[in-house]
Amino acid sequence: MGRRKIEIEMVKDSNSRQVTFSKRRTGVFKKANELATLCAVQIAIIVFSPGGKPFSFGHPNVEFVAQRFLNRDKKPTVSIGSVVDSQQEARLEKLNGQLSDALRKLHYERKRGEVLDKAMKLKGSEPRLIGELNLDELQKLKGELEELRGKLRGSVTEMEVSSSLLLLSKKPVREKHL
Amino acid sequence: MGRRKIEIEMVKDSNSRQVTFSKRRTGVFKKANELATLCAVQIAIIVFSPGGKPFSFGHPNVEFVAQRFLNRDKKPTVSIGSVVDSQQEARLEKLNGQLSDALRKLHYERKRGEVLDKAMKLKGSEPRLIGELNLDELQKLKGELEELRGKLRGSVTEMEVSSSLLLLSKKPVREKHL
DNA sequence: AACTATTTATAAGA
DNA sequence: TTCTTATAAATAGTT
Repeated sequence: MGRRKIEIEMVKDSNSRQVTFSKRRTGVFKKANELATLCAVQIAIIVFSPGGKPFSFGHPNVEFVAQRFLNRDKKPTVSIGSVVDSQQEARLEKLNGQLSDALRKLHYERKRGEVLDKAMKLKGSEPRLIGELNLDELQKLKGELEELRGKLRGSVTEMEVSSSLLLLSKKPVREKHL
Repeated sequence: MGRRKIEIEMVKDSNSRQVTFSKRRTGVFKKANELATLCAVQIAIIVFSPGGKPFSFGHPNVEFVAQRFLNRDKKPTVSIGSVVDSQQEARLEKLNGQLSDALRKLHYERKRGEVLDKAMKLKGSEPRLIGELNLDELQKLKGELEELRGKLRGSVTEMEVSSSLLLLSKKPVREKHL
């Protein structure tokens, strides 16, 4: 795609090959990012340069996607191996679980930091006009949030609460003009 | 690249999103194949469709590249066990490293969150429950929810949004007095 | 799945 | 490496 059409075969000159690699790696990562954004999907790319240096792109991150992929069809292990084998297998699974959990929490904390940052910045600025919202809607919203807060105090898991909140965010706010 | 320019944000209609995913997944994989061929490099791509189905491309194959990447900085393992043992051992070490890394970052982010929390409290009044909010405060809360709803339509993943919402539900709301 | 009007990626060149 | 630009390739909307 450029001044001339080229054959898709190894670029012989090593300098040109490195240049081509840099340009096209950028292109592939950009396309991957667009795919992840447009379709709200998880994607991971790992590529080694001609010099052997690793480059990667991941949404939300390479490790998370790779774990999901590598563990996708893990069956209950019926082991014919040694005791050590199955012990290691168990440790592996446990670690995988811990890692996923830690990554999830890390994501949560980072987002939390972002929101706090934003809230901090808003402090000094002038009050925004946030849009027309009448009293009925406000009270309804308030009720929904209180309900969710109640669930938070109960035994509902974080995941369940998150799902509820996600649902709430998608629910259209009823418009009632004054 | 088509009849019209589009914004890179989540395609709202789920059918269109699936179509876009299929087209662009093909495109990304094709680009990856060209990169691997032109530059004689190893590359792996893992992507989950909107429906959660895994797709992958790898040169020479996904597992090989993933292993190379995940083990890229592992130490030589002195093993007295079988080949399987040492492979598992290697993964175990790698996972341990990743877990430590994730936990370290997690602690950092949590500390950061604490600091921001304190800064927030110094600036305003005491945190209150949502049930105690006044009209202005509710309006602000609505704005935040709508902002999050906007992100949902954008590139933020479901997990990120859920996290944000969970946080928001817990976050004390403060308002500038009019 | 195919068709194209457009947009985007990129091969050469600077 | 970064930028420019002519051209090839990808793709959004449509059929």
